[in-house]
Amino acid sequence: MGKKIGLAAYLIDDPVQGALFFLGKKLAVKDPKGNIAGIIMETEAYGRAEDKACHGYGNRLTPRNKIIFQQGGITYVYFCYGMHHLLNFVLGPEGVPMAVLIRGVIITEGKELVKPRRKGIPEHQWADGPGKVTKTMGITLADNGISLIGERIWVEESGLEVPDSEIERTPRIGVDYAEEWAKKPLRFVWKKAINRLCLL
DNA sequence: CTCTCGATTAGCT
DNA sequence: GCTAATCGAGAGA
Repeated sequence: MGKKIGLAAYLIDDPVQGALFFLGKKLAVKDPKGNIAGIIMETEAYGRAEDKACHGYGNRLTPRNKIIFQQGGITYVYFCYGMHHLLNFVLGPEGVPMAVLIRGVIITEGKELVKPRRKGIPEHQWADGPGKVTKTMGITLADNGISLIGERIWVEESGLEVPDSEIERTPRIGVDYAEEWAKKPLRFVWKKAINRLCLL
C-alpha cells in the first residue's frame, strides 16, 4: 500500500493545481468485502466564487453545496441527472468554494468486487466517467462530506510519474451554461495512463 | 408549492 | 449525433 496523501495536499489554494496533483494518484475505497482502488486519470477543476460552473458560484450557500465551503480534505458527493453520484475532493481553506471532480479512474485493485456490479462492461470502461467512478467504487451520498484522510475513502501515492507533456487540457464537460467559464480549459486527462499501467 | 434543469450515461439512428 | 431516463436542488411565487 502506498503512502496516504495527507491534509496539506488538500489545503492547496488553487483548484487547477489540485486537479493536476491528483492525476496519477491512487484513489481507494474500503468496501466491507475488501478495498477497491484505481489510478485517477481524469479530473476537472472547479472553484472560487467567480467560477460560474462551480456550485459555490457567487458564494451562494445552500444545504447541498455547503460542503465545498469547508476546509479541504473531505469529499463532496452529489446526485445529478436523477441517477448519478459525482465525487469531488474539497480543496482549500474554509470559506472558499473549491473542488476537484474525479472524472476517470482505472481500477487496479478489487476487480473481483467490481465485476458483479459492472457485469458485461469491459474493464477499461468501468470508471471512464464521473458517474461510473462512483458506481464502480460503490460511492454514494452516504459518503458525502467525509474525510479523505480517513478509513473509508483516501488517496495514496501510486509511484507513477505523470509528465506535463502527457496531460491533455480541454474545456470542462457538461457546463455549457457557464458562459465564459464553459470554455476555460479546466479538464485534465492523462490518456497514457492506460498504457503505463499495462507495463506494471 | 410549482417548475426547470442538471459537473451523465446507455442505447439507438 | 440524438435523446430518454429520472429526481432532487434551487429559484421564484
